[in-house]
Amino acid sequence: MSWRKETRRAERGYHHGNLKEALLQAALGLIAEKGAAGFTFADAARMAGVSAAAPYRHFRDRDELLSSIAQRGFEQFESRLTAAWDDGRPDTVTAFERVGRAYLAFAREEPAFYNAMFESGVPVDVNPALQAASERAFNVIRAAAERLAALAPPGTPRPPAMMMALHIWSMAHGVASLFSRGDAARRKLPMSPDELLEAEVLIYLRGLGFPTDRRPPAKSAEPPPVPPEASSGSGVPPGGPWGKPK
Amino acid sequence: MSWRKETRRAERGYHHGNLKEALLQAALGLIAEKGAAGFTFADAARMAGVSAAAPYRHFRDRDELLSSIAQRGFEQFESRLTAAWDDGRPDTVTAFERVGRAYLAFAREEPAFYNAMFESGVPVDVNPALQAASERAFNVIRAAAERLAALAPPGTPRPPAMMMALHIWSMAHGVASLFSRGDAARRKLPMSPDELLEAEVLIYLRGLGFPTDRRPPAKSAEPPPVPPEASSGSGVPPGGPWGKPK
DNA sequence: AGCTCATGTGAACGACCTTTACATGAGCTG
DNA sequence: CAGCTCATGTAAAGGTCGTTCACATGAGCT
Repeated sequence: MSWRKETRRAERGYHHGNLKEALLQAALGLIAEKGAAGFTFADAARMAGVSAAAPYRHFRDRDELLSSIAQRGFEQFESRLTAAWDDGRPDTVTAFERVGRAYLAFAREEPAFYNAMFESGVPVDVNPALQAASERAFNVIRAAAERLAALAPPGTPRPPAMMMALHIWSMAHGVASLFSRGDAARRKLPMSPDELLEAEVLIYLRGLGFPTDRRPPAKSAEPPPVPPEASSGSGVPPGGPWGKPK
Repeated sequence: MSWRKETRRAERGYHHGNLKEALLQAALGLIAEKGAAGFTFADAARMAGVSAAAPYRHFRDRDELLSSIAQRGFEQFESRLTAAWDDGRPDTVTAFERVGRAYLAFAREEPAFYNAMFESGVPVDVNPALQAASERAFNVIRAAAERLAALAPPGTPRPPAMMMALHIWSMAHGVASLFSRGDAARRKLPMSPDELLEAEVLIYLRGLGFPTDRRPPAKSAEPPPVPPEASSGSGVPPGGPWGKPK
């Protein structure tokens, strides 16, 4: 039966070859299925075809694996938010809303990452690399808020960009975790999570005095400076940000 | 020390006397300490001074205990939100913001309940009693939003109350879970979670056209159904909801 | 006093996390 | 190519948990 050994060897010998990566992938799948709480180290090992002790050669413990996944998640998150922001094209408000949708899309499409990042109880501030990745992701929102704040309509006080970024983040996270994932998604809602968040952000921006009527595609480089009376409601699409005709 | 034994016996003999309640209290403490994920059934039993099998006389399994705690949490939550709302006194906007603060206060002061309710992975829709309790709590926010929507300034479209309620909920939950609890609270912020949420809600309400500061109230032919408070620009310091002078 | 049933106990099972001692073999060195 | 070394795997074992089951206890009723 030595051929058998040879064959197995070709597939995966005594040494796995890429166990670390295999474990991360397995864990990702398991978390997506059963949540970070339900995921077990032993299952990941089984899925990778190794003994239960093998993972300890690559991760100090179960938490470190989770932490690695969270970090990877923040990196992908940053990348997607950056792409959505697209440096503020075609105009700042449009791009800003696209970032919001990208946030929700990530939460929906990458439940395992999102779970590990925000719902697994992994302490972000304990691992410097993780914390840095988390901050880089947040900085995308922050930078976008910065650009938006700079466009504050004349006559109104300029809102602190950091505050705006935190507000947007909390809205997106709130909608994502309450309505857009897992069991929470089963709640009966009058509108989709995307629409809900979009309306929320638009109303918020209007509250800051930004023009939120984007119906005519902007021809100039930036949305036209706010008309003097902008805050009197001239920028409101008919019916408001909600009640969009399907 | 035999009196001690006698006393203990009087307190708890072979039969505990009030094990169910003792387990709930023990679990509450453990969850506050280590989170719902870290809480163990065995620990709760130990803390109540009974064997590991005893809890099964009162709860089908660990999840049912968690679920019970979540339900109790929603009941207390509802009660606190109701008290904060105080039927909209002294005016709708003020009361509405008080509800927001009560939300955060609950998340901060009752981390165990909040954890069980929103972060433990307990499926709300599986248990009818739990779902009902959850809905009653949400209905407080919803009712408040209803009243607020009725005050929509004349001339602007009236926002759907349900949507407003969902928006407010998502803001409160987002701020609470990102900045106000556990490790998340360690993030460095330019302002406290309470201030952050208050500003967020105020900006949002302004986006809906509610008078939250210096903006002159638009007069119209149709007087609001609910008396004078609509046009009283109370609550917000000049310069916007942020930039509060300490 | 005796019965009954809710409530608690102890033992046992399987799953998991983690550590420890040992096995294997990939890659370097001579 | 032989031999060494060390990263990477395994098996076994200890501890904790969740859960079940047969059995013990005693509170309350008749």
